[in-house]
Amino acid sequence: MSRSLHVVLTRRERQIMDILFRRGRATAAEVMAELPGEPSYSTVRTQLRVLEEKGHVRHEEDGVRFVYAPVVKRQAARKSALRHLVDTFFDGSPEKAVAALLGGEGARLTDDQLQRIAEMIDKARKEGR
Amino acid sequence: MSRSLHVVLTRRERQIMDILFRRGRATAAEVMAELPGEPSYSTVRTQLRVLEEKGHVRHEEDGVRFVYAPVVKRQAARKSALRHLVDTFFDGSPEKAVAALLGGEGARLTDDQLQRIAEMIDKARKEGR
DNA sequence: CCGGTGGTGTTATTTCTTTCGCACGTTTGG
DNA sequence: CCAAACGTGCGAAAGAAATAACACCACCGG
Repeated sequence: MSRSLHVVLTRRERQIMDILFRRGRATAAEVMAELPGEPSYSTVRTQLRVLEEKGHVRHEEDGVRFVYAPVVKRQAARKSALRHLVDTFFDGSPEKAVAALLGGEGARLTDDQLQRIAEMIDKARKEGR
Repeated sequence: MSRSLHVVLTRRERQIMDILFRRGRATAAEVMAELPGEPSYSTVRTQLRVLEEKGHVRHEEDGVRFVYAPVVKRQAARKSALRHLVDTFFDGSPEKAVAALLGGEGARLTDDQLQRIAEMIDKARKEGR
């Protein structure tokens, strides 16, 4: 069954990582702007420092200021997240997850998008044999 | 854009909620068995009590013992989770999420499953017009 | 040159989690 | 009927997380 090696973060840490994954990279000020509860700048910087100590985040210096980014590649993180979500809510079945997405859980799909997805499936089926 | 009304839980709380969503319902002992770090029975019961106070969990009495279950329906929770995941990792595009699932992120799909998904898409496309 | 602005580094404090011990009630087997 | 086993109720100690204050440095603009 291999329960995932999912890294466990605190609430705030998860919120911050989500912001960084969504944006790719961000300054402390940008992160602060997206966090609920209007934390102080100081607070946010401390969190980022802790995340950096823990190895989840690194920073580059862009001129004088710091720009933070996740250490793990987005794709790796999302793969893990997807896996976890499928396990938790879809009985481990990606098929059910796809069904939910098609069914409008998460957002409506346009006709074009459906078209492209259909093509992806054709391709996957051909490769599969 | 409506940033999701996502409930923010602590680490342990999230772990427990995931177990409950995965299983539907569980006793304290069952939850305990699935938690990492071998917490004591007492500990787990306290967490469940706190989760209940916060309104995330309810319990029924099955004979003498308590059986816990999430208050929110699985479907509602998963919709929210899916949405959040799509926003964070797929630029808000369900199509990209589907692509990742088809591409094997999360688990391989069998030919049968692909077949059924193709049918779902046909159906969705017909309904869409 | 000098003070203000905008940034970082450090550290302290408060608050919330997380953990568990122990008392108490109830069922069950002998 | 008694005691062991099993479960809940309560409370409290130890630890982590979240928050913010303050010191300090570098770069403007006048």
